[in-house]
Amino acid sequence: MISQKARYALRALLYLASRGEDAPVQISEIADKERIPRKFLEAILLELKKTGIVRSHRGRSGGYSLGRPAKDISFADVLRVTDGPLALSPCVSVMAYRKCDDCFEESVCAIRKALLAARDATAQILESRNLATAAAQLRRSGAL
Amino acid sequence: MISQKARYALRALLYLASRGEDAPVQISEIADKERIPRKFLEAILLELKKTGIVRSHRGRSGGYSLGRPAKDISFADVLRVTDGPLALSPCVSVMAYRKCDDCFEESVCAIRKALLAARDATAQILESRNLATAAAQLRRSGAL
DNA sequence: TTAATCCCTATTGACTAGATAGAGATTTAG
DNA sequence: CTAAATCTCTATCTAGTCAATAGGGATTAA
Repeated sequence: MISQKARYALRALLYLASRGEDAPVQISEIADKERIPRKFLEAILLELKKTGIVRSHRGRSGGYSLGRPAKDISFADVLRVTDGPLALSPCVSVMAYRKCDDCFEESVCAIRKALLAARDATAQILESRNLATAAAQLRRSGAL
Repeated sequence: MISQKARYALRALLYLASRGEDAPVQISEIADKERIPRKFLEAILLELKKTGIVRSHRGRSGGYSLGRPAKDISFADVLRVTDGPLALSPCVSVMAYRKCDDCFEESVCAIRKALLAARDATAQILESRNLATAAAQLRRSGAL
């Protein structure tokens, strides 16, 4: 299951993506419209900023905007920031590989083989879905 | 990431599957060979028993054996017991559907559409891998 | 220079993961 | 019959994480 943080992050980013390329948007506006606790959202956006997914503009009339084109921000990108690796086991993570603590012999592990296949399948999907495709779906559904 | 409990469960079940169909195996033997904390394993096997994945035999010379043929116990079956639904969101879980707490309108949710595709991909993999295929891999690798 | 914004650190409460302890119930070997 | 070996159950503990909140400090536009 993804965390609440991930949900909020995705909703906030979709809000930014749907609102077009104009001026930066304030935290409070996003929080209001998407019903996200303001202070929590602050922390989330800060993290997203560190990885370049959003950009911030400080001072009066500041706010947040996407750090790169919506089509270049995938669901996988976002989930990796909020929830860590997509993989079901450290030993099959591509972005954050680590040997399992109690692993006998990785090359022979039957559990690993299955989890590796699962990771590839999930990553394939989540890397192909991005903010642009998602925003387009919303527009098509008349949810905007 | 899967839990430690899931890891232990899979290892214990693979041990049972690899050991063939003979007499029940004692918790202590599994714990020793697989280096799993004995008491923890006890609790895990108890849960697996409630769902029919293993069967227990009480009393002296008792122990545990698989509850059905190894080929009918998938990785998905096991993970659902130890870690809950495979889905990344309750609203895309097939076995344990639940509306998201703060969902505006499910039919229009762009996040849901992506998570649904991810779930289907993961489930497809994890339901096709079972204890028999995994044990066969082990044998082939000479890990037995 | 003031007011609106983002930035940072700390803290809280609830919950869960992982592990352990100790006694109870059941069955079989002798 | 009885003793020993097993599974069964309930309770507990510690450390860590999740979600949220608080209260200022730094920055910049009007």
